[in-house]
Amino acid sequence: MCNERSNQYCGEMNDTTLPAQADPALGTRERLVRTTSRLMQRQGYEGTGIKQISREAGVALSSVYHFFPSGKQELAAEAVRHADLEFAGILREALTAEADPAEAMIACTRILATYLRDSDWLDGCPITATALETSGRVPDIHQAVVDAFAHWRELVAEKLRGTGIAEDDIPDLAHTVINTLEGAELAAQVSRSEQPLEIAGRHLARLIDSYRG
Amino acid sequence: MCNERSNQYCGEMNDTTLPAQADPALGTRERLVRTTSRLMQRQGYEGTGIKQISREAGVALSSVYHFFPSGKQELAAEAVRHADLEFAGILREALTAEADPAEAMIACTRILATYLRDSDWLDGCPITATALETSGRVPDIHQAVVDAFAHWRELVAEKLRGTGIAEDDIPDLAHTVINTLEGAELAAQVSRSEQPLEIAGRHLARLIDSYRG
DNA sequence: GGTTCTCTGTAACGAACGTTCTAACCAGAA
DNA sequence: TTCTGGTTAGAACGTTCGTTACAGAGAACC
Repeated sequence: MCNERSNQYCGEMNDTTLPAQADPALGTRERLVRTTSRLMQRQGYEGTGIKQISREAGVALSSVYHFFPSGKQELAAEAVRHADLEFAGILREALTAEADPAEAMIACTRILATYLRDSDWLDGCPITATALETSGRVPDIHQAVVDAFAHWRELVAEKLRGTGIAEDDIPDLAHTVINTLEGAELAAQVSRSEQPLEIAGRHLARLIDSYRG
Repeated sequence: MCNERSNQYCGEMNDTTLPAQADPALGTRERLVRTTSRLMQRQGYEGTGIKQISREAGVALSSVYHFFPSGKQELAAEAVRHADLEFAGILREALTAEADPAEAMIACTRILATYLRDSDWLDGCPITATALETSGRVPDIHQAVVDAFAHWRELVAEKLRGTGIAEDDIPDLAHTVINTLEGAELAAQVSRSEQPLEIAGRHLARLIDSYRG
């Protein structure tokens, strides 16, 4: 594979330096989950190998199958659940930064843009790539993805409650907020620019304001 | 790989029946590109193998390297360009279905929802999975993805011109329209429901109307 | 000291990966 | 007919894939 024809590909594809190198103070199992989550964020499910995970986590290959007896799918599903919680933390922090819900949208897009830029436009949504590759084909992972999206929508819905928006409009707005953030983050990653996220923040703020009584 | 532990995975992962089986009337090269595009739409770049492509296209493996001497990356980049044009056709058709730009948004989401449902929620945006896996790592494919997104945004921008929206607002609106469609399609695919797209249509229509003078 | 249980180091399995090579095939032109 | 150019069939290359097996390290408990 790594011959003269595909050298640039191999050279760039696997020599990724993880932003947070696996912390040896963490438990072995936890280190595996975090490393898997970070690798799948960048390379997707099919692009991330078990051996690469064990290598970068500093964990023996046999240990992977000790902690996750049914193999890659089980580890990947756990990694998606970890990413769910981690991203929820970022989202919650951004949403509470501003009291006004419309202002909070702009804070969200700013935080996501900062994470993206700081990772040289590599760390977008941690589960999108995995979600697409496994959608409808690997039930355990698919379910973890469904749960994560529902979780994030609920965080947005909570923020919108009690701000003058009719209760009936809130679930739909939460849907569009998460989906637009998702799409804008993808566009920002591909275009290596904060612009799509900045635009999305402004438009989401305007949309939310238009629903306030 | 296909042992008792991962049987469900293998069973569902590669026995996909393509919606449009490779048309033998097409040229060999064209058949390769279309098959690659369809497979990468569902399985992503890393999840799609050259041998699977040649098998499903009914083309000799050696022919792949005859038509695409630099291998998988070249074929994948061409497949992204093909998907660009194909999706642009769908988008153009949807946008011209309604004269009013806000109504056209709803027509767009309806058409995308129909395509999704008819493929049992497997055929979402044809390039998103590939875009994420290769973003910033495989320059040729990355460029094709950037071009495709720009192309689709321009189609939306054209639709918005001359409808009472200030020229300065149009590029930003086109960004958010494409990005929201992208995110909503992902959500619809994962949740196996038209609801996210239906909601996105309504909210995009409202957003656009709010910009009309 | 022994016993038990958890975890790891090492090696190997068959299969699939992307790629390369060469001998043939088969049209149309000479 | 022979030649030629584009296309293919088939086998093989070395590497990586996910997974399995097993012996041994290491601490904890009796």
